[in-house]
Amino acid sequence: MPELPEVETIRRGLAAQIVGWKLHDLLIKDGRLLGNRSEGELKVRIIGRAIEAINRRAKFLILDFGEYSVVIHLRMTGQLSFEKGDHTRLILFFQEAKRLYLDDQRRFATLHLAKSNKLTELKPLRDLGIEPFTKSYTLERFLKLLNSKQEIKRLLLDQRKVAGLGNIYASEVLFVSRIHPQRSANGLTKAEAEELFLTIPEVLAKAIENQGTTISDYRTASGESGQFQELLQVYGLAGENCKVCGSTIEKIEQGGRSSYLCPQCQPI
DNA sequence: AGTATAACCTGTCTGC
DNA sequence: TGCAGACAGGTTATAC
Repeated sequence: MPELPEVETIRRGLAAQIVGWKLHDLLIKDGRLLGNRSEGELKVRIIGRAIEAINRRAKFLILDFGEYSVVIHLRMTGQLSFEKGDHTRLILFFQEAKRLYLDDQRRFATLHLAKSNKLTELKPLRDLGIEPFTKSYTLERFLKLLNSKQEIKRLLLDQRKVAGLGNIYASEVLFVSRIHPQRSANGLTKAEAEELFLTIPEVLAKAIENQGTTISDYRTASGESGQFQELLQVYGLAGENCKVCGSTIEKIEQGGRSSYLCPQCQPI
């Protein structure tokens, strides 16, 4: 479900309230959530500690409890919210009866525990690629990542290259950059590659401004829908007219996943 | 090493 | 109404 803009929106919504809250207890309702440590160790490490910060790396949320941090990936249908949902997998009980719920219909979400000063060694985080909006995101590094004959859309979904894009924003970014999703990454011109480099953070920033894209499940920490779905230009719009040129938007399949494009604006 | 497929789950929607 | 099949915002183990 959530891509970088949705996770960032959830992060901001949580951080505005939860920093400083002391954890009194936690309840794991679905053990499959735990990726690397037992419920017992998790409790020992974070109960009694206060949240010092909420951070994000790619699509991962990082709850900083001081010496230890909890790293959560919401995958397709995970929700982290002050409102209880219908598929609760974890409840964090804070001071003054405050609660944070992790709900996840499809049960793909994961939770890892790591020492805060060794987060970059944690397996899910170790191999992530460059992070948009940080100083690691440079044109020089981006151009190196494109040195592959792989289709550009599939490359953009590879979290080891650029971290944070998912199926919605990969299609949107390629539309804005006027690049066909089936083009080879190493076949892009220098100008196209630079355009793509600039467009990625532009589209993501605009989505964050609009609190992300709600297709069905995604909600902010306070339970609200995003608004960027109203600004999508191609994703989910097969058969509709391109807002730029009027051509009919197409849906194709790449690696078992849907891609959307305007054949006129994004010639092969 | 890069790349394709299956797998992990549950729910919703579509067409017969 | 019922039911089979397709599809869904993500990643990863496994097989080439």
